Amino acid sequence: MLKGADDSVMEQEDSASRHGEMTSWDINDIKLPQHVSQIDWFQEWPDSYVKHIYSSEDKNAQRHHSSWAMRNTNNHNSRILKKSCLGVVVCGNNCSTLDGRKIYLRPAICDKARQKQQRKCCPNCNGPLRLLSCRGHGGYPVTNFWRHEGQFIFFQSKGAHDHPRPETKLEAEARRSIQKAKTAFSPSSLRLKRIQEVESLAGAVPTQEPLLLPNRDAHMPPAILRGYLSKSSQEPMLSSCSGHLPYPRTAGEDRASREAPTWSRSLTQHVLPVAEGGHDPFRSDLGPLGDGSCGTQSPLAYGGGCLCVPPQATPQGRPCPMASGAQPHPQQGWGRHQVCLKYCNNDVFFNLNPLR
DNA sequence: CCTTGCGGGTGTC
DNA sequence: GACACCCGCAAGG
Repeated sequence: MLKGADDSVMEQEDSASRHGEMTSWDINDIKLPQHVSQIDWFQEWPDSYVKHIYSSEDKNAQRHHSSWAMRNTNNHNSRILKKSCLGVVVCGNNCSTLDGRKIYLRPAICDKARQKQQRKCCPNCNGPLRLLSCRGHGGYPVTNFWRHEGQFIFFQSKGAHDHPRPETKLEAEARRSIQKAKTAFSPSSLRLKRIQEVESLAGAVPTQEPLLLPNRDAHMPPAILRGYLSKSSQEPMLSSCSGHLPYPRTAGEDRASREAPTWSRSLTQHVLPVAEGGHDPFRSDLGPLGDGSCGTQSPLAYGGGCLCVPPQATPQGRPCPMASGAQPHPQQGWGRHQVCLKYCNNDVFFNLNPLR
């Protein structure tokens, strides 16, 4: 199936590869190369028909990470893990942010969570969300295969993503967390709590009215985000930052990055000015809260607008403090990589924190 | 609550 | 048989 397409892309791959072992194998081969002269640095956005050999020490490879939203697919082969792409969640209104960026949310991996996600509204315009399915592999989703063999982890991708990049896991998680924190500690909810307390004392039944209060003076208690910051910054994450690092062996691999603006740059450019302009970064421009499920999105609107909009990255995006000078090596790169990610994460959340 | 991995099962080609 | 996909379960964060 799709052998023709495979073959044509394989030619590109061959020309791009500097090492024979990179393309002389297939993930389904009974025996995979045992002598690998050079292993690859982890690829966060693998695209097209590429193969990589990672070190079995590579934490990202161990976890079968990808910044594409990949879900597990049962191929009834316990030796080869197969994953298929879920595409990207876009705004049904095709809205753009003020600076012209589109909404590209990360589809939830879990089916139920994804259905729930699609019932929510665009964080930018409150319009309906739409799942843009991946059909980059002969009309089917792009598939990724992982196979652990000795000291190596073999990776093979089949198909070229025919959709924009979703936000990364880090971005999606940050957005969710900020939304939760915002929802829990917005003046509206605090006010609701107070009103409920007062009314319960008075024997009255609380109404939904507090939910309709404008969110203009929304204010994030420092502890909330700082707590999240400290927690997040301690985790080695698969941040978009990692995609900016200079990998030793990534020739011709990152097709999608060509069309991609730098999200990290846009994070600083879009979040910082807002935060520093004396406005509340979490202020909702979308009107009052409380209009059902969409209303609960409103606290997210600002963070979502900032976080979800610039998911695409160029390898030359704003470098991490470590990335500009560091040349991570596959065998020892994770540690240094992790340090960089810590900086990046701090950077990301630092910029998100209105009260720093 | 969500992600991730596993595996049984079904339908199509 | 290969492949895509549905479902539920379990572990873990």
